[in-house]
Amino acid sequence: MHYAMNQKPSHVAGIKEIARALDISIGTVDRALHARAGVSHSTRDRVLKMAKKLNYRPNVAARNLKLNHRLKVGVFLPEQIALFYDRVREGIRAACATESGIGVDLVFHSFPRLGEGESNAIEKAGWQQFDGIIIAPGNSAELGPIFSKFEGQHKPVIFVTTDAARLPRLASITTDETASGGIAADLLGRVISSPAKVATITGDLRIQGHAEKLRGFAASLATLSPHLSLLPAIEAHESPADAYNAAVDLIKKHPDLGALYVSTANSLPVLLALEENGYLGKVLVITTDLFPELVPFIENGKVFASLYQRPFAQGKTAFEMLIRFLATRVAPKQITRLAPHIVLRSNLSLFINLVYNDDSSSLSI
Amino acid sequence: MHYAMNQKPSHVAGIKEIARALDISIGTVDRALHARAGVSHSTRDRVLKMAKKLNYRPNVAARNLKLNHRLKVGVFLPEQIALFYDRVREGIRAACATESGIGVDLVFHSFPRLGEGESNAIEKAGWQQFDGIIIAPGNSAELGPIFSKFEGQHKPVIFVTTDAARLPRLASITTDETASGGIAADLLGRVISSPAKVATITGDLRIQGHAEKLRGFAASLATLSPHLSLLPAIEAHESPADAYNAAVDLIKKHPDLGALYVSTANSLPVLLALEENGYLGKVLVITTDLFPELVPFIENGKVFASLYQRPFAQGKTAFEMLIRFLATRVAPKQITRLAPHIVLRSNLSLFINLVYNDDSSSLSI
DNA sequence: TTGAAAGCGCTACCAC
DNA sequence: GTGGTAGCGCTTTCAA
Repeated sequence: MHYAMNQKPSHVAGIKEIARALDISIGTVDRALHARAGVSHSTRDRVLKMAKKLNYRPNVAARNLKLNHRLKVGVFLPEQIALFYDRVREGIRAACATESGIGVDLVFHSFPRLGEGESNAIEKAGWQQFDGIIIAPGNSAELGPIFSKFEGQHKPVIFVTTDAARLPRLASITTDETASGGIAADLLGRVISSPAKVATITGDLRIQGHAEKLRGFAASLATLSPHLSLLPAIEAHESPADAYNAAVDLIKKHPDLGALYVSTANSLPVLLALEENGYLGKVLVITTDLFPELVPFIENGKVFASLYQRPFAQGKTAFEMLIRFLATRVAPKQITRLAPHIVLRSNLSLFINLVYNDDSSSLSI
Repeated sequence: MHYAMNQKPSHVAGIKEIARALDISIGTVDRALHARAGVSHSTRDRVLKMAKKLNYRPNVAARNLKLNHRLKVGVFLPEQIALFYDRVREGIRAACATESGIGVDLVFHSFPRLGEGESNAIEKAGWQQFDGIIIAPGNSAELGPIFSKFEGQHKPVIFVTTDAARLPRLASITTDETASGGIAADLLGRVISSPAKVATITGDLRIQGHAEKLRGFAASLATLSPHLSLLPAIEAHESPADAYNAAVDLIKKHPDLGALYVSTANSLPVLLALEENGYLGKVLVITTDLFPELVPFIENGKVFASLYQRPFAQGKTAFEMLIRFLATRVAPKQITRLAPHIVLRSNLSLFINLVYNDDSSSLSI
């Protein structure tokens, strides 16, 4: 028994065959197909109809050869946290390497940290030169005018790793932050069955993603794990010292703390504080992202889970979208939210190798 | 403060410039670069050296235009389970659509179910015609000779969704089955803190993936969750009736059953059996994959988690690898194991929309 | 062993 | 408004 589903049996035609069929020149056919000036309405209609009839497919290779335009893509990402953003860069590079059609020039620019010096970097880089831009936008409103102008020129901007809904952009790729928070609350509620106090340590609630995670966490906790009571959120502003002190404070104030959700990558000082005070292993901890220092904590079960934001996949997706738009001018879905990966000690090895050893081919994370 | 990391400042040369630099014809340069017959050793060396010096990059568009060879890719997947394999097909189609360089003809063929009628389908489809093949290989040894011959012609075969290490193949893409099993055991052990009995229902232990999941489950249970005792594995052979009966049997024999891991997509009859006997909600259940009927069980928490095998990502990856190989003849990593997604009620929505509503652009699952 | 040249399908320019 | 044609970078054939 076998079933065939051949679906491209039909001959695909080129510009020449349309011309021959209509007994006109290929120049005219080209003008008609591309809605260029200098074609009568009637011939244009005839051409378009014939194109459909003969199943016209433009030959991308020929077009690229003729136009021979290399695309210039500017990538603007923070230096910190390097392990995270380097992985985004790797995803972009990997996607670029697979690109067989158009030639793409990648230009990487960095700025110190998220929301710090980005517009400066863009200005200095001469953003006018780029056909498209990939960027992690901070909350700085300075970016608005630049991107508005960029859009005015029909040049695409794609946001990665963090979104800024108020800024004009072609598309944004992030993990689903609301879901991240929700997963954390869901898991904690499953593992802890009796009433307990839960704390959260975040970065800065003015950053869209950080706020979303917390909203997701609170909402999920209320509906799925109502036996857990949420303490007020603590903002550590990505500062290790602040995080450490906040954690020490926390366990002093709430010695009966049951669980803790650290919603940014700034979890190491928190774990240290717990360890030094004998709370590591007693408090159920869920962290965010993955880096070498976190690995042993997951391995020995002191950190129950970490929510991995898939930097490689984000970079790869962003680049693919950008190129696709540049090639076809068809707008992609504006908002893409990747599912974060839940890293446990049982699947840790799947993610950890990739942090060091990049095979560049896969979207496995 | 801004940091620039321009990395492609160097001019890339074409065949012409090499010819001009060496004062020879472009024909000779081409022959030398491609190690074709009819070039003296000395000139070949000179050409290769100059190519490196001038940073030669072949123009893919021009090459494709000239050669104008459309690639023909054969895809052989089971009909059952349609929701799963259709999603693999979508991933393949999506990747094909992004392919801007070479023209690719996709030809889809189906056979009733995994391991049933595949070699027949391949024979009937005239496998000789394909430049490459993507297939879900059953355990039938009949495939061996075909693929050996295929390899002999330097034609690539890529396995998706299930591997068969004994068969010759260019690459295989599956989820990490060992990790899947491990995750299930890990999660169950975290949620159930006191000693309990755990059962597993699988398909057929002769299928590599099914056995691997079980091995992973057992290993993880022993090391991470030693308070859980594993009952002998039950094989349901993907038959709904068998699965139903086995589940009824199971709860009769072990009324104190604590947890259950269904390691194939055949979970519905099991859930039915549990429900009818008042065990749903009492036994902690982890299932595999995702389909509409399973959704309400996850939503209301009766199924704790389901391990999603990312069919879309598998299809997309397989196609990308195949094309990359066909274009460059560089062998990809032979074994790729994607991280399965852990689907909970808190992140269910991220996966569920994609089951029905395909945006074809993303590797979000 | 090498050179010369045709031509892949398309775009863009010039002539009518 | 339309036709004709050069040429993008490469492969390949034919001639030398």
